Amino acid sequence: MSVTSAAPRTSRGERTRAALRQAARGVLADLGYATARVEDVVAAAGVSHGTFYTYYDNKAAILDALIDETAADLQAVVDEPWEGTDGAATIEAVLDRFVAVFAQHADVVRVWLEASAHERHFRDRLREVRTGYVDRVAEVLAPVLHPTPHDPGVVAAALVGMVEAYATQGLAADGFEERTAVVRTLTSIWLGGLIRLAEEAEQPAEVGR
Amino acid sequence: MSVTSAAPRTSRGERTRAALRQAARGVLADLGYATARVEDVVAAAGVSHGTFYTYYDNKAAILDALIDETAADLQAVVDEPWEGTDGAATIEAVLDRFVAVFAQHADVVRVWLEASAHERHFRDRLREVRTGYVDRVAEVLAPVLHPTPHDPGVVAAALVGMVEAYATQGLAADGFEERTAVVRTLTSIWLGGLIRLAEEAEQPAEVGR
Amino acid sequence: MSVTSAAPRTSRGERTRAALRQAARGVLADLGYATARVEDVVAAAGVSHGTFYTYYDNKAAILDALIDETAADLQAVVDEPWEGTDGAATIEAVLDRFVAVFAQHADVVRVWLEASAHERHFRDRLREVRTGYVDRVAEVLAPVLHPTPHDPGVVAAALVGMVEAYATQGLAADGFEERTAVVRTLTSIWLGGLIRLAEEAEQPAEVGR
Amino acid sequence: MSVTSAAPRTSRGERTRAALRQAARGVLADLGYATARVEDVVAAAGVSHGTFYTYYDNKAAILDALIDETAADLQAVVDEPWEGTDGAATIEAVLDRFVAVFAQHADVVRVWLEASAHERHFRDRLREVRTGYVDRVAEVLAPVLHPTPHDPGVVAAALVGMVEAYATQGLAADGFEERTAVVRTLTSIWLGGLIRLAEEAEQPAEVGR
DNA sequence: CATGAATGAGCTTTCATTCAT
DNA sequence: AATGAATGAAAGCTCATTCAT
Repeated sequence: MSVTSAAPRTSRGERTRAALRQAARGVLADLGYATARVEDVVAAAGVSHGTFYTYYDNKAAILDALIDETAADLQAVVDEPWEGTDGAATIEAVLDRFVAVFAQHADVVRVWLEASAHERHFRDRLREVRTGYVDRVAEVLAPVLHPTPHDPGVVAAALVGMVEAYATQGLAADGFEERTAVVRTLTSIWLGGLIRLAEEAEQPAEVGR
Repeated sequence: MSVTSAAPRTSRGERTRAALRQAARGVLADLGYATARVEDVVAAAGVSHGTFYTYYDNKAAILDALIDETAADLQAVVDEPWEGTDGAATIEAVLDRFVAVFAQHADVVRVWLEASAHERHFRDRLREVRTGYVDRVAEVLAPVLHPTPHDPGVVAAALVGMVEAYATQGLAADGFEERTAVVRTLTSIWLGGLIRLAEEAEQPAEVGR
Repeated sequence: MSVTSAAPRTSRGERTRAALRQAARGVLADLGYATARVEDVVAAAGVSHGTFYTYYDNKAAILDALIDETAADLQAVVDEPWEGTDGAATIEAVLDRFVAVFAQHADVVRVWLEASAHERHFRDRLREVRTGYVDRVAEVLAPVLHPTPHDPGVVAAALVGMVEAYATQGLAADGFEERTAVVRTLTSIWLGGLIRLAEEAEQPAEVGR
Repeated sequence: MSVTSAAPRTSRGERTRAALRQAARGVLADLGYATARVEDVVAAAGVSHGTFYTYYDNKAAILDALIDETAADLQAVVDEPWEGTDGAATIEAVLDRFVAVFAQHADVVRVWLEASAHERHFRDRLREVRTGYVDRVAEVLAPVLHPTPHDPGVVAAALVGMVEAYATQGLAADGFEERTAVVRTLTSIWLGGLIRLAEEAEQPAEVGR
């Protein structure tokens, strides 16, 4: 009906749309969702104000597009099979990917978190995506925790929250070396925490079996 | 720290000021910092629009006032001596207080987090306050981690991040029973994680073997 | 909920609101509904732009307010009893009032007509109000036309349309003398037309008996 | 009169131009002149946005083109000789053609009326065309009204206004049967009105006695 | 000729803040 | 102290029109 926000039909259009998305990513991360103006985005993309509305209905729509990419990548991490030679290696591998993806999209996630504070739509998407991977983690951990009084959902939320907090606070944004060290530390906490939780039943369990 | 206008001279003024702060707390939590209007706050407080500016210079000032209370309470938790019969009991006691305070102020913290995304002032205060208690935790943990390759700052940030994530996502908002169970679980993760980290002094190079 | 468009609480507010309505009347008549900007209205009223929205939600709302007054006056004309010494005098009296009211509100009616071309709301109100007085006229004329094949609704619409066309085209806007002459002519056409219509049944009827 | 771009050279061009005009007619009638967008017109015509400007300089130009056709048809009706066996038959014949043409172009007339409220150009054309046929009617009626105090211009405007109002309000849009009945009624009113007006030469001062 | 992307002026609306009463 | 009217700076969004392909 409206002429706005149609999919581009030419490669030139596709290029412009991508430039807007790219620009939005930087601008939103820098200024925050509430502060960033469409004007800032188009200035960064080097297009006119009107052009923005050729591709996106409004500021929310372009954040939504960024979230689409992010959510897909995050979910992919936990959906892949949790494989490894043993429990520790498995967890380390998953955490490594998880932290890597989070670090890669940390800018979008921070904006998303902010936007979720004042737009129901983003709050809903956040809950949905978060539930997606927390539930998956809880599912994996459930056997380990089975005989204990600890709720797998609580454990998963706590452990994932630790990773999220770490990643979104920008601590994992630097080079590979540092991230590897951080992931080692996080892995040890996960493992140590899980082992202790498992021991709190009469029959101690082992992780990853 | 706060940027309020002149302090009220009369008890009637003090009542109005408190009503505004109380109303702001609810309104900001409901609508978010960016979305909430001064109009919404004064409507909730039952005073006229102009009266707001008798007590607070602007919208930021009233959030600042709420943050003052919150920051003081949070810092107090970690500043108190970490006492307990043993390590586990100590940690459980501190975590219990920490989660309790966070749960109590979770609404303000969420708004604060949002505001920090677009106002430098709130970002600075957040970093400052967060650094305050993370550093204190790192200081406490340092002896335990001394011979290991794990950075106390990283460990403290991760463990505190887990608690924050838990508290700010509203999971600790319900009754006492549930909070106690959650705190038990968090305590076990902290302890288990710390013990494992400490053990890695002997064989630091390889994780999970 | 919104702070906008509340009823004024002070006499100063009432004065401002009235000034806006007055200004809108002139500006809309001069520039047309589509062309007139809120900016034009506030400039004419001598208030700031924002003040407009204190009293009216938007351009449509202020036209609606003008229409309220107009519609009430128009309906009142036909609702009053059709009294007179005979049919001709009755019709002349009603037409005189009708033309007078139309002339008085012709500016609003013209804008209303225009707005009805692109906003459903105004189209609906127009139909509703027009139906109101056309039906009333048809009701009065029905006995006269009873034995004839002429539909009272058609006759009423035609006769009223003649008056409307006359009034809205600004021909009746000038002094009393001229309006009286025009009303005489219109009355004669109504009477002559009605008499002829009535004669077209086998049994001629008389108007106003 | 029309402000079109260069005339199309090819039959394909002529087809596109006609498609645009056809589409504009429907779209303008549906949405109104102010609301309809060029985008809506090209979508309805099945051509690209840019193509519009190959054929018409702007939105006003295409309405102008539609008005050209309409104005010519309307003027033709009254310019043809008013022939008939007697007065009644003559008037009925002319009215029949007039109502028919009006009904045929009612959509364009309504848009024209709207546009005339905010664009001087259309207001001027409307006055010009309306004057054209009202004057012609006044000229025909003048001999009949000669000895009376009634102004032929007023009478012509009133009678024509009745027809216009009837036609533009969409009442004559339906089938032939109904239009014939309406024309009969209108003719009777014209005749009866005119006869009464003519009779008033003898006793001009008092109406309706 | 046709296409559709790009432009940017222009208008609406919101709301934090000020100020007269 | 309290009120609520008034202000005006932003921003969002639209769409007629231009232009490169």
